[in-house]
Amino acid sequence: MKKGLSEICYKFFLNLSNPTRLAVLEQLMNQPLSVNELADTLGQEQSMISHNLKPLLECNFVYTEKQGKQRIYSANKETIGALFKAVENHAEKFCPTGGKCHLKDD
Amino acid sequence: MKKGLSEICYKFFLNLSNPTRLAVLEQLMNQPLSVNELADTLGQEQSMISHNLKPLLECNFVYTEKQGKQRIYSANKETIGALFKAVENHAEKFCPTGGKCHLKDD
DNA sequence: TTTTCATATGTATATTCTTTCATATAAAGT
DNA sequence: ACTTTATATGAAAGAATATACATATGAAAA
Repeated sequence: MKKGLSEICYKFFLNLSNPTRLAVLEQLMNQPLSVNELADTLGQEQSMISHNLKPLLECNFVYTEKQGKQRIYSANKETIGALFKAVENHAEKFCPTGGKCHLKDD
Repeated sequence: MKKGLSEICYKFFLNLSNPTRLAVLEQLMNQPLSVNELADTLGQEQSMISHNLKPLLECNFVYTEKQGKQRIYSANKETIGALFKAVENHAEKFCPTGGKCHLKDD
């Protein structure tokens, strides 16, 4: 890890620090989905999904592939899997609230 | 990974999505430091360091220990190490710009 | 070539974060 | 008790983000 990391790649984490994008990634870890499938599954507007897919794509957290009119998105399982595993491990061992990161329960 | 992750723990990543906090974590991965030592090393105001240490502490990304008047902070190496490793790996394999995450070079 | 379906983009607003400056607390020494 | 040093907290201004709605692009079918 060179010293520039903090300045250069904080956007890596910024990209992940959004409930919509995390929800998209969670879904795509299960299976590839089109934009509208994601929108339906998550109960969000299509434009919102598209807006949020863009940064994920730019950082190569997801891949996309044309299929007729549709665009099928899939997750970069290596990176996202490692990150989710790190979160899980941290939640288990270090989150006093059992993984809820001091947010109010709901 | 339960399905609630995206809603509940996006703050995990939010916490990391800031250059100051990442710089603090980088320093603390090398050795424990006091608030003023961090401020000096990073060339930032003490109050800014304190403000940014707070969320890191709340998520147990760092630990603290009183030592006289000082407060010595150290990193949760298990979690932060795993995350930095994931970033490094991603940068090497998936960042077209060689780890610069499509930010302008400088 | 028109229509339809799927996705992307533009823009404005509301919200959230970051930072700075000022001040408060807290601990140790005098 | 008072002073000094170390750290934390409060508040306000500015910057960055998220979201919603409208619209544009693009691809296939009719």
